[in-house]
Amino acid sequence: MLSGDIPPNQTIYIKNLNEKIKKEELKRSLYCLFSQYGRILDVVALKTPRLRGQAWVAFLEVASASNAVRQMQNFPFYDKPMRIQYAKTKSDCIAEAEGTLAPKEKKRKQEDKAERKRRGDEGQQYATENGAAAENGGRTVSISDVNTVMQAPSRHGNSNAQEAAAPNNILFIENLPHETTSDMLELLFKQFAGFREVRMIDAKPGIAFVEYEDDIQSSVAMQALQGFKVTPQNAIAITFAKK
DNA sequence: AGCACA
Repeated sequence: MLSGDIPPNQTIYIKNLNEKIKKEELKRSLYCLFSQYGRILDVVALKTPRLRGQAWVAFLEVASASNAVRQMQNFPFYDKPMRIQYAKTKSDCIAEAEGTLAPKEKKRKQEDKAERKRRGDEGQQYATENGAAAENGGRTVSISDVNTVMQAPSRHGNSNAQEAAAPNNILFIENLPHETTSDMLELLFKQFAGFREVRMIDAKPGIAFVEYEDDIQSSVAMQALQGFKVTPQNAIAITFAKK
């Protein structure tokens, strides 16, 4: 299979990421960009020598990951085409949710192994950690910082739907009250970086197009305003405009 | 190129 013979996984592994991007920004952008495919449980990115330029995005559902692998393959992200595969192993956040998270002893070994591979050898320096205090109870609840920093608004439904529009710098807005004006929408959407303009069509009330400078910025706005209630009965739905 | 959970 194209994904490199790795079986489907709720988590996708992304490489060839731009290493100049700061970790927090990277995670935030990945979250925004990928949340169109479904509920995201966690985004992991490390800047260690061995792991920079890579990230993991854990979805609630495998179907979301599958869509993401296909649709976002080679997507130019910070000027570099993303290379996406299924992750080789289950994310901790998922194992934990299933109640199957392995005790951490094993992980320490893996770390050691990686550590030794990187520089010559040794293994002594962990003596104290292995021995004592480090083993208490279990892991801390690992809802990562992305989830606390960014509250995903309740999704607009189709996490297991087949169709998922390709990213676009233009957003398609639906379910607007008919009396909405472009000035009103501008107020709402221009608070996000990269905003260019709102376009509405007289003959088609209830919808609008909002353009940003690039796909990433439009994704950020989409994520932030998804389901936003313009009125109590008008929660807007945002998708990428068709090309 | 590189598959972790700081």
